[in-house]
Amino acid sequence: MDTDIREILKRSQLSVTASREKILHLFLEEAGALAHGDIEKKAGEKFDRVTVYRTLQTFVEKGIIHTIPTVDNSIRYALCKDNCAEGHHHDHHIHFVCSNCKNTYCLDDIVTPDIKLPKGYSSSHIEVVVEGVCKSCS
Amino acid sequence: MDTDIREILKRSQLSVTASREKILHLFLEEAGALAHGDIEKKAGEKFDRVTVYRTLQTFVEKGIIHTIPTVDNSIRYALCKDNCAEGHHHDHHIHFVCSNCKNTYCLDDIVTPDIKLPKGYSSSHIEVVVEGVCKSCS
DNA sequence: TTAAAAAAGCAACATTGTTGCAAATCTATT
DNA sequence: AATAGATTTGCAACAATGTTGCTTTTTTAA
Repeated sequence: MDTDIREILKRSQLSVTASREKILHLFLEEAGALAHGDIEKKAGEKFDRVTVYRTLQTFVEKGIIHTIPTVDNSIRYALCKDNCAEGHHHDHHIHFVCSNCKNTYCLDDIVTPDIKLPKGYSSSHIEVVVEGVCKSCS
Repeated sequence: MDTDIREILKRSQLSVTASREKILHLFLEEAGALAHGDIEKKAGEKFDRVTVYRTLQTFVEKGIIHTIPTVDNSIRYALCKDNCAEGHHHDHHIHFVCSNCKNTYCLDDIVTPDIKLPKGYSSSHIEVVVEGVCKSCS
């Protein structure tokens, strides 16, 4: 696992540092998505808030994680499974928010549907967030 | 228009106050969605920040407006067109974010598609946000 | 018009996110 | 393995955003 983490970082041309290893580790062992706050809590008192912000930003830029839209005011992040290129996230899967356990999951096998837009509109990206009860809670 | 506004408020069992009239007016004359910040700016210096927060919260509870999921960290609100009951938003339309003008629109005529979920998952609500170029910008 | 209820405004605070800069760490090279 | 240069971290200070309790003002219903 530690080797994996270093591999991922190096592949993204990032230097291997304690905070990056720790945060990436959190994503790898976590099934669902993580918000900034979750990461601060799970990482303990080890890292500065600023470092967490900057690390997440870097990971998004490098295509290691992607953001998930939410209705509340919290950006959530999850691992990119299908090799997103630097700056070009092309995740076409949908996201699932469990109304019971409040976790957010990437349903990697479910592809976003095509949407017919009115005349004059063109689409470059589609986000689908489904709310309901997840596998573990049902 | 002013009569409309009072009507909407009364129908929702809300007392008619200056701030509620003003904020509702902003939504009625605005084609797209509004974030909290937009409302503060458009309302001028007239109202306290706290009043704006509380008014938006009340409007959501009463089904006058609904929230729109975003990838950045800003809750956006738009008018509910189809009579949402108190506490029960049943808007099934999709949302469109223009990558050029940055406006968010409700595409009221486009219904959210059905999504086939994996075994064990059940869905209660689906949110679709399409990013692209809007009518006015294309 | 007036009494009761509701909302607004104020102040103080909590949380979240940002920026500049010095100290520490990492990488590549010798 | 040691070192120089580049990168990252942590700190401090700040800015923006959101929340709560309480008093004053406004609204509603009688």
